[in-house]
This record gives sequence, structure tokens and C-alpha cells, in this order.
Amino acid sequence: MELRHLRYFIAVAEELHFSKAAKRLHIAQPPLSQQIQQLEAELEVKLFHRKTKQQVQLTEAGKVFLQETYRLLAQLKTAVALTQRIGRGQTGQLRIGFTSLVIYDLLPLILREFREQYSEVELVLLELTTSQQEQALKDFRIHVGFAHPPLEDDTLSYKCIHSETLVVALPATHSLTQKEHIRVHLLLSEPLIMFPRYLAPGLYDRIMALFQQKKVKPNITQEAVQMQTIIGLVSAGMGVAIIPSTLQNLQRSGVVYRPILEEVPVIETAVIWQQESLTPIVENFLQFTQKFVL
Amino acid sequence: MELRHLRYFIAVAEELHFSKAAKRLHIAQPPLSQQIQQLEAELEVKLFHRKTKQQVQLTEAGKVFLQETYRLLAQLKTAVALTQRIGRGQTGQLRIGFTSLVIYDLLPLILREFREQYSEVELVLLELTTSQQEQALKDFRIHVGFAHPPLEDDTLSYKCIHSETLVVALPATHSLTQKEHIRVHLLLSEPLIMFPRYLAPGLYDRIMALFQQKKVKPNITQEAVQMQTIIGLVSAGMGVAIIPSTLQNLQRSGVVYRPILEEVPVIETAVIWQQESLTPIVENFLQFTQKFVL
DNA sequence: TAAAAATACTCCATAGGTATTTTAT
DNA sequence: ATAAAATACCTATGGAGTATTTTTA
Repeated sequence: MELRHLRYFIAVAEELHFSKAAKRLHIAQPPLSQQIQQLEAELEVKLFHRKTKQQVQLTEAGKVFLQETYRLLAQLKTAVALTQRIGRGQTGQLRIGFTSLVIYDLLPLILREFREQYSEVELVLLELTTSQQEQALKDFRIHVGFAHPPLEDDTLSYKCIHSETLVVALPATHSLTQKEHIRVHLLLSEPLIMFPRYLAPGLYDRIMALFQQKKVKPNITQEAVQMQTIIGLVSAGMGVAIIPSTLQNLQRSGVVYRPILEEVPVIETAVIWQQESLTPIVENFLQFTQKFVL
Repeated sequence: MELRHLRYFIAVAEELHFSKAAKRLHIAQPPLSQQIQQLEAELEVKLFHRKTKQQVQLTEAGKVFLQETYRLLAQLKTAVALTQRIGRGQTGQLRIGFTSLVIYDLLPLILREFREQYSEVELVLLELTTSQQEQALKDFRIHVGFAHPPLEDDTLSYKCIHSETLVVALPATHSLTQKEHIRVHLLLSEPLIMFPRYLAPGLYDRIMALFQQKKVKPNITQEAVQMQTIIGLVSAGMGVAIIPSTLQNLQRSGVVYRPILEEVPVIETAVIWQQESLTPIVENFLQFTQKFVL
């Protein structure tokens, strides 16, 4: 049995007239009669009453088979549509890794717009450090990540979509706010508020490196897991902080941001993925993120 | 798209190896590759990863399509099975008309056994007189009937499956029980218990005819709708009754049955049906009733 | 080098066409 | 006499086979 038999059967069952059905199917009448006979032979069931050659009528079995055939072809249609949507990356699941840094600006922006365009794609978000994301990609636990170069694993693909610098966050009342630019060594005497190193080892080390160029150690008095908490502590006059510049978007009264005078490392954000397991959905997402490259 | 494509797709998806799948399908490998390519072209979706020619892998879309295809083919299978059961008269509905006479012996016997053999056939029973059954057949309200010839409509088919005679039911205390056979004219002086004529006009008229041969009228004192009630009234000594002989099976203390001496009309029971609307289920039923012809 | 899928071609089975017959209105 | 399905026979598309190439492990 082939779908052809089912399609032809529907035509005859609806027209109750072989010649008209044949016309509708753009074939001649004899082959249609043959195909229906084949179908009946394979089913070992008469689908049409053919007492006379003039009046074609469905048998009880034929009526039931017609309903079943409708359902079957409708399901085939939806199955094909579903498969196509998946094949085009319009539906399915997308697992995204991200660092704590992108959570404040870039990621919400991208996801909001992506959601609009690909409303059927289920997004699963996992906060992971850069190196955790690399491992998660290799384990297929995530499809893409937002991380910060350099990567340890050079088999992964990545594309920078954003870069920023470091700035100093000062309490508004602090005397250093008088200056337009801050020299790092001026911060040595200040209590420094940081995040735990495990949260973003790369960023942490680069901030530390600023001081180690001068062969001195900063005076870390507080650690906070959330960037918002760090800014809050600064606002409260508990100390100063060195943070990526996008975090200036966390406008908070009592906090003033100042650029650093010295050469400062660039903090890059990149989408990372595995080229070998590029699914349509990931492809769409990667293409989508391009819109957000400055 | 044809079912062939789906069947081939399943083979490749399960084997993840074109050559092995081709072997399983008893075709050569190249045509299998072609058919899968056709399928992918029609869907406009890649179902298999074919980065290398060695490792065949399902894409996400392919995985979903595989599940859908399983469901589709399973449904086709059950649809075919259902259609075949209906085509063979093994399932469906059978609407049966019957007169009050057959309810006491013949019908329960037939239905009990029919149910066992055709457990999936839903039986719908309608108590109708012979002429009501004839009309119901023409209106397709019933498929078969158990009725009593002669029929008014000679376009209907019928087959006698049972015939019986009339007997007299007497109270056990009655003096006529002394006789082995009863003459009808002896009943004239007795109170006669009958059923309303509309219940079985043919039978009623034939009982009356017994008396009218003698140009006399019986003395009908009671009417009861149920045969069981008539026998009950006889048992209570309220009068005598003339009844079809199978009703002797209603054994009841205080009632004695006696044959009638005179020539008495034969009461026939026939299955009746419309030859033009013979469905497999009716055919099976008719054949089945043949086992009950004495 | 071996193994597997893809390509190129060849062939024939069968879907579909044409002509005709059968049958019922 | 007309109309419709079935039958008989023919044609040709395309499914399947064979030989070969390509590609990767």
C-alpha cells in the first residue's frame, strides 16, 4: 500500500464517481479503477458497493476507512510541518550558557528580541563561567554560550560580539571623584570590593594584574556574589570597586564611575559554540546575535 | 511522498547505516540513498547528518520525524485492521427487530451464542410486530428481523427457521385436563385469556379463525400484554388460553398444556432482511441463524 | 587500504494512458 | 442512446539494479 492509494481512495469516496475523481486527480479513469482495486485486494475488503456500474457507494468498512484515512493524512501533514519547523530552527529547545557579566545588559537584550522572532523556541538558561561553558558545550549540555576569551579549548568556535573596558566605582562622597581619570595606584589605600574569584576567574585575575604591574597588592575588604551588591556596598561608602564598564548601566545614587588612566585590559564577550554540532536552531541564533555586534 | 519513503526512512534511522538498511529492505544501497534524498528534498529538511560518509546520524528534525513516522505507520496498521474487521462483519452494530413471540425461546438462544462468536458486534434490539419490522427494514432502522410470515412486502427476503403449532393452556384443576386432546368448541364456554391484537395481529387473527370456522365467537374475558402474565392468569384459574407451543417452556405449576385436536395453523418464525443492503455483519448473522433451523 | 555513501548509467516493473467492452439508465 | 465502470493492451516514468567514484577512518 502507498499513500497514492489513500489519496485516490479519498477522491473516489468524496466524488462517489470514478470518472470525476480521476479528473480531479489529473489521471485517466481506468488507472484509478485499478488502484482502487489494488487497495481493496490488499485490504481484502470491499470499500465501495458496485452493484451497478452507475452508482458508486461506500460500504460500512469504506466509511470507516475514509475517516481513518482523513486522520492519517492530516497527521502526516502536521508531522511534516513539525519536522520542517524543527529543521528550520523555528521550534525546539536552545540551551544557553552565560556568565554573570552578560546578565546585566547584553543577554536580556538579545533574548527579548530572539523570543519575539522565534516564539516557539524554548530557551533554557544556565549561568556558567567561561571554562564551565566550554566543558558544557563538549558535553552537549548547552548549545551556545556567552563567555569571555581567551578560550582554553581551541576546537570551539567563537565570535566576539561586544568588548568593554574596566572602570572604577566610587562612593559619590569620595575625594577621588574630583578627578576625571583614576590612576590605579591611588586605589591601593582604598578598601576594594570584589567578587569571589570562582565566579569569573579571568576577569578577577585581570583586575588583580592591574595592581601586580606595580608589584603591590590591593586591599580587598569585601566580597559579594552579585554585581548589584558590590555597587550597593560602594554606594554605602564601604569601599571602591573595579568593574566592567557596561555595569555603569546599574545607575545607583551615591555611586560615581570614573575611567582608569592606565592601559587597561579589554573585556570581550563572545558567543561560543561547537561547529560540528551546528543545528538549525543554533545557526539561527548565531546569525541573530550578529545584529548586536557594535 | 509515498509510504515507501517512510518505511525506508525508518530502516535507515534504525540501522544508521544505508547498506545494512538496504539489505534489511531487500533492495540495493543506491536506490535507498536516492529515496532518502527524495524525501529530504520534499521535506526541505535534512533528516540525517552526513558530514562523513561513514557515520550516519539523525538530525533533531530526523528524530522527531522518526517518532511521527512510527505513530503514522502504527495508525495505518490499526486503521487497516479496523476496516478489515468491519469488512468481515466482526465488528460494528447490528440492529435486530423481533416479535414478542421469539423473546421467550428462540431469540435468547441465538443471541447468546452469536455474542460469544462475535463479541465485538454491538447488538441493538427492537421489539416490533411483523409489519413494523418490514417497514423498519425499508427505512434501514433495523438490519434483520425475526418475524412471522406471511409478509406483506414481497421485495424482502426471508428464511423460516422455526415453526410451531398452537396449544391450549389449562388450569391444572380444570376438568378438560382429563383429555389428551382438546376440541376447540369445548373452549367456547370457557373464559379465554388473550393478548391485545396490536401485539401480534397475525397470531391473534389465526387464533380467532379457529373459532370462526365454527361460526362462533370466543368469550374473551381478559387481555394481558405479557405471555407470562397470560400463563399466570391461567394458573390462577381465571380462564384458558391458546398459545404457540414453544411457550410451553414457560413451566409454571398449576398450568397444563394440551394439544388441539383439530387442524391448527402453523406459526412460522423467519429471519427477514433486505437482500440489497446485505452487509458482511448481516451476512454473518444470517449464516449463523442457519444453525438454529430444526 | 577498506568500507561506506554518493554518482552515473541501465533496465524493467508498473503507474498511467488509449481503445474497447460491458452494463445499466 | 448515453453514461459510467471494467477490461485489455500499450507506453513511459521512475524505482531498483550494476558499476564506479568519492571520501574517510
